[in-house]
Parts: sequence; C-alpha cells; structure tokens
Amino acid sequence: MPRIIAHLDMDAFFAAIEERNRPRLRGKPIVVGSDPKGGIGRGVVSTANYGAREYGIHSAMPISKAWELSQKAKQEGKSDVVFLSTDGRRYAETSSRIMALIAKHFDCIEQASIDEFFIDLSFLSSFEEARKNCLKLKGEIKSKEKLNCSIGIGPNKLIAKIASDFQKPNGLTLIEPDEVERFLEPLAIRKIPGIGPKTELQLCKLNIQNIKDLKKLSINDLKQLLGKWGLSLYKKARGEDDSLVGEWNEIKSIGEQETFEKDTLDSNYIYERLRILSRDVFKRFTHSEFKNFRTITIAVRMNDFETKNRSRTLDEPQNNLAALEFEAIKLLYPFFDARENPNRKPIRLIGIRIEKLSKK
DNA sequence: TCTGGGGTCCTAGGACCC
DNA sequence: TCTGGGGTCCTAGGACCC
Repeated sequence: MPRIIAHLDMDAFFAAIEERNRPRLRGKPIVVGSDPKGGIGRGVVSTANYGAREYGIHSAMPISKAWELSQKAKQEGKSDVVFLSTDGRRYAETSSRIMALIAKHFDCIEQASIDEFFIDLSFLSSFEEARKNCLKLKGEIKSKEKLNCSIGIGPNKLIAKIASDFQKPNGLTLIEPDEVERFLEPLAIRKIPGIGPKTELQLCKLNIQNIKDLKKLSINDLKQLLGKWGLSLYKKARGEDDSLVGEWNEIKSIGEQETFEKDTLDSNYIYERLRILSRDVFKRFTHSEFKNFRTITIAVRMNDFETKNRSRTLDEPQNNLAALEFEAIKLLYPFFDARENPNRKPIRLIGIRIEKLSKK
C-alpha cells in the first residue's frame, strides 16, 4: 500500500499577509525584512512578493542590496518598492489559524515551519482523491484567509516537498509513485532539501548538477564525501524517504540574538544588551512548558563574521534568571581581552540560548 | 551586495567510566 | 613502559532550513 503525502507551502507568506491586511498595497512590489534605512540598514530580506521578485529581489538577500535594486527600478520609472518590517506575532497568528483549518479535515498533520505543513492522506483511496481534497483545502484557505498556497502530493514527504515547490505560486503538483524517477532526474541537486551552497559546490566539482548525475555516485562514494548524510542523500536521489508525518516537533532550545547597528567593543553596552537578551529568553522560557534548563550558550560574531560559541552545562538544572545572566556574563567576559579576542576585533552580534530543557 | 533571527542536526575530540 | 574497547557526556564548529 503506497502512502499518499501532501506538503502545503504558503506563497510569499509574510508579504502576502501584509498585502491582504493593507488594501492600499495591493499589486505593489513588497519586501518584508529588516529596515533598509535608506540603504545603510543591516539585515536581509525575509520575503519578497512576486512583484518585488521581478526586480531581482529575493529572500536572504542583504536589505541594502534590495534597496539598491529598488532605487534602480525607480529611476527606470517602475513602481516604488514598499519596505515593511517583519511582524512575527501577526504571522504566527495566521499560521495557527491555517493549522486549525487543516486539522479540521485531517488527523495526521505536521507543522514543518511557520508556513509549511505536511498532511498524511494515505487513508484516501487514490491519488486522484488526494488531489480533490487538496484543491478543496486550497479553496478554503483562499476564502477564509485570502491567501494562496502551493501543494505537492507524492508517495512520501520528500517528493511532496519538492513537488510543492515545482509550480509556485498557487500550484498543485501530483507525483504518483511511477512518475517519481522521471520527475526527479532532471532537477538540480539543490532542489533536494539538505543540499545547500557547500554541498552543491562539493558535488559540482565532481561534475554533478542534476539528480540524474547524482545517482551515478555509489553509496560508498557518498559516505566518503559526506559521512552519514551521504547515505540519506543516496536514498533521496532515488526518491526514497521513510520519515513519518509527525504531529509535533519537540522544542530543544530557546535563544535570541542581536546584530548591533555598528560593530563595537564597548563592554558596558554589550553587557547591557546581553542582559536584555537574557531577560527576553528567560521570559519566553517561563511562558513555555519547561521548568528547567541546564546548558547556556552564548554566540559572539566579530566584525569579520568569525563566530564563536561558548557554552556551559551546569551540574544541576536551573530555573532562575540570575543563574542565566551570571553564566552568560562569565562566558562573554573573555571576549574583552586576549583570551578570546587577541586582535581586539569589534563585535557585530551577540546571542544567548538555553538548552537541555526539562519539564521536571 | 556584505551577509537577520529563529531554530535543528551532525561531527569530532577529549574526559571519564567500566 | 605500554597501554583495549565501548559508551556517554561535554564543548566547539559548521551546514542547513524558513
């Protein structure tokens, strides 16, 4: 009995929510992300809607670059790009409503991120039935939330996920088991979740560009090249994936980080920011289901982007802010002298995270 | 172009234990 | 006077995802 799995991915989610909520923005190119501050802002694009993508703007692009492209477009007489800062709370609310809507119809679902969901449709009699159900769901999300999504349907999570990306936006792609091979082979290896820039480059050096090329490597080739991940990649290239649609993802850590407006070595300022981050993390911890934490990790990013993590696991689980701040400050302290920062590099970012969370 | 903020998972060495 | 093997925990770094 083949499984039938769907992956639902919201289209340009953050930008689409903003567009929906502000009728004046309809049809305009929109970029959601950091404040560009007239071209000198730090940060990246979170989501660009399809209008902004026509200007060459895309997610993860430095916001300064996006600003530059918007200015260029303006000079060419194209319409102004609207820059908006991210409103995480609002997006999370919309996400929960969509989750509830899906849960109304289907039992076995998994929220994979703020804008992605897996649904196990194996209980249906055929892929055709799955298509009908998904079209109905798309329509319901459109009418209730005024948002578009793209859905992929396949025999497992991997194929469903790749398929949902295949005809974006507002697409529905169905790949039946006997079509998997023909669907995958021409795709760029980058389409496989888990292959990022580094792995792509490694494989590119071996003249491997699409999934058909990738299949020429033996299990041992891949193991040698990529370790444990090589084995799983061998299976993915063949469209195999046994992972189940799980209902929940256990939280493993809670953390926050901050990039400063200007790189600095001003210890008073940095300690103050660390205290504020500690308090914010602690607040989220107290509102979580967890009672204790045991590991504290700080991150320090230098002006040249070198990033160091320093962590301490306590003998006893803790639950108080004083312990968190105390350990964090102890970890940060050596960055102001030669022990951790011999070249006195200015600091660009600090972060703090708690792990080994327990519910007692 | 100069690179956010929230996370997860894997690797590898060293300590320590039996 | 040369030293095992297995397991677990901790720390640091890095790749990747949205």
